[in-house]
Amino acid sequence: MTAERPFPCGRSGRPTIKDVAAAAGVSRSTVSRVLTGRGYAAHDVRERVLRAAAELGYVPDVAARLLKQQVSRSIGVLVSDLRNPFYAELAAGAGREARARGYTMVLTDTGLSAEIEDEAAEALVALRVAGVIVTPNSPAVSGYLGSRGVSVVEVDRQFAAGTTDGVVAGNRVGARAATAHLTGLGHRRIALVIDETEWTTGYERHQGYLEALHAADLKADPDLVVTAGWDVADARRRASDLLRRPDRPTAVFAANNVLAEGVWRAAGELGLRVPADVSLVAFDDAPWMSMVSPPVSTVEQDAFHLGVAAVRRLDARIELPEADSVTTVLGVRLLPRGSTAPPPPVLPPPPL
Amino acid sequence: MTAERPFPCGRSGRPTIKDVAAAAGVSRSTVSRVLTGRGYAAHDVRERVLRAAAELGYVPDVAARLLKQQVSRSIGVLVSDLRNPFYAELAAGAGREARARGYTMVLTDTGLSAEIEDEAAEALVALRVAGVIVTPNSPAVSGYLGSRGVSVVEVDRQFAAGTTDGVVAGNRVGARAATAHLTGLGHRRIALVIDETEWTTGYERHQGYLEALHAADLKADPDLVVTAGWDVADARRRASDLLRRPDRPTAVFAANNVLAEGVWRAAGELGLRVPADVSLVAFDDAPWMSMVSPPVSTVEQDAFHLGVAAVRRLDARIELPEADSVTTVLGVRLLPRGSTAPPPPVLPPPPL
DNA sequence: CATCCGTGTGGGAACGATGTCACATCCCTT
DNA sequence: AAGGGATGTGACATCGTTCCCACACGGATG
Repeated sequence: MTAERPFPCGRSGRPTIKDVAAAAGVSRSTVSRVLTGRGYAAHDVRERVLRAAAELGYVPDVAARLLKQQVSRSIGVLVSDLRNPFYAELAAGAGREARARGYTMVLTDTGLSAEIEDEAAEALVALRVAGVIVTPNSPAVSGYLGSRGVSVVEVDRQFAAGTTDGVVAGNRVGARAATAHLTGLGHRRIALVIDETEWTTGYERHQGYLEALHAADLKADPDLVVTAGWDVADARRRASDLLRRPDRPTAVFAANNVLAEGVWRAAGELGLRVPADVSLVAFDDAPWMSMVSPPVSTVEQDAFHLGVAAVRRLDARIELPEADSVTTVLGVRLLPRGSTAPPPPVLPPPPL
Repeated sequence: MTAERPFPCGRSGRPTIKDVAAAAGVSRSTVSRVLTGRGYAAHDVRERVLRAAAELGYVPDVAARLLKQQVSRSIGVLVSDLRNPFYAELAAGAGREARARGYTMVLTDTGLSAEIEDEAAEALVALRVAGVIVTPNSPAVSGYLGSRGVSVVEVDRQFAAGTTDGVVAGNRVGARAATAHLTGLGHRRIALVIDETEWTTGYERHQGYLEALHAADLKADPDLVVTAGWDVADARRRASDLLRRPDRPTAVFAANNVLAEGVWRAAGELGLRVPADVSLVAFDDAPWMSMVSPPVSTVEQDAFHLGVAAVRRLDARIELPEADSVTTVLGVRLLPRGSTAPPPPVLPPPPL
């Protein structure tokens, strides 16, 4: 970003390498050699070329360069929902690290839809991106990209472990810690509110929950595992149903920030006091969790760093496309705050 | 996304139009005509070509197409801070509308830095994007992009009104409504916590604040206008200083969601009750504002729709590059909630 | 004096897709 | 029977960049 004035050259108004060559009185080859730094160029010629380029505000066309070199410096990032602070953080981390490594980031919000994800993946293939980072909505996307020769890193969720690199948080460990925190406080009826229990993330968190119950010699009650959709409204409805049951749980583990928001809102609407009536522990540390009172105990995972680590992995994969696939597991941390306390000394009052 | 198997063709392993032509037994031109839908093609030839393309999983190279056609279907989006839910919403809205209009979105988080913004702008020029949407960090970026023949829409902030299209919220109206809400409740010492008052957004919000004070026959006290930086930590420090003054204001208008978070946290730390000790009204409706108790009164602006409207404007601008510039002002809405109440009946207790 | 190297430069062929243009059919009209 | 439209196809130039190659110097070596 050096020159200010518009400088009409060629038909599109943007100066090409040919214009720079003409202005400097040399050939295109020489300009290319100077600008890319590959090959000889006499000192004064170099000076002339650089000055001409700066004066014209010349910016090389990446499309033409890509076409010739067949190697792209941009990566695609596919996230499920930018409005969810978790994915926004992840995207921000990926963007920062991508920039630091000289990549341009093409970001698409797949809106939790496998169809949009497929289309976006095809668009990225068309762009000939060097690689893709994806929080997959379906198992298909990684396979498709892989078959088209695009390096892929699955992040947060992992459908293709063993075939594809992955960067995930310690979901099982975190869920176990959260649940153990509740059992340690004396809770025996602990509900799990979760979006799904079959894919990796949900599966792992469910397993962690079960493991902690088992470790505390508690029997897992399937009725206490509530599956909610992906938005706050649905989570709130499900949580509301759960908390209105006569045999209400004394504690709830909400498996992500959206679900936690639903549970929190539901508890508030029902007039339940946290943690006096019901304890709440969440997964993901969203900003609101430390602003409400009491603040919400949660398992913190560093979404920003998840994005950073994914770009690092992708960069390594691009360098060595044939290396064995690697799954990186990032640490998580239980942050006990005010929303968890021992259960009420007596059983909750019986329904009318 | 139709085929599954890898199909090595050419040196990069990705099938080109030439491979499709060979497979279908026709020339490249014919394949192009079939695939683009422009020009003649006999029925059976068309069938053969389409089948071959599908079997090979052929995806046209956008770089080559762009190079030939000189017209791009991607737009750049430059936002200040993806971790701020306001910008994340905005980006999500832009992404959705871009997709709906057949654009690929290249998104960069400029991290509130003019330097990163400049670099990102240059990268977008190199990509030959059709247009750029930017929440500008400096006045330079729009001029630079404009001079390079790239259509620009400034969103949220507007440095180049008159030269460049803009999409902004009704900042002045909103700020006036927020402040008038406080004067209407009887407040006479109303502080404004704001990031800056010189650029359009900050300037307008400051003006709206002043107008409302004037309309209520209150004198504006410059000591009550506190300038804070762009992060929560700084806002919290400044707010803390403000709220510890002996002549503490009875109400605070925080000019955006980050500042409001800082004020909220500061008030909590100082043990001030909201709204009994101090009323708070914010700008931007972040999720936490309706989760804390009391919920925070705020001026709601629809960030998602701001992004949508910006893409619409940009699309129109790309169609008609020479048309007069347009600034779209989106409506805002005051949401009175629990954080605002009449001031304490007596003056706040004097300091020790 | 011929050869050879090091240094510096320009010509021209790619890269993949598009689209113009010319050509080659076939059938129908005059 | 000759002309001419309609229909269908392929050759080729083009977009902006890179980079391999050829070449042109000057000076040093054999």
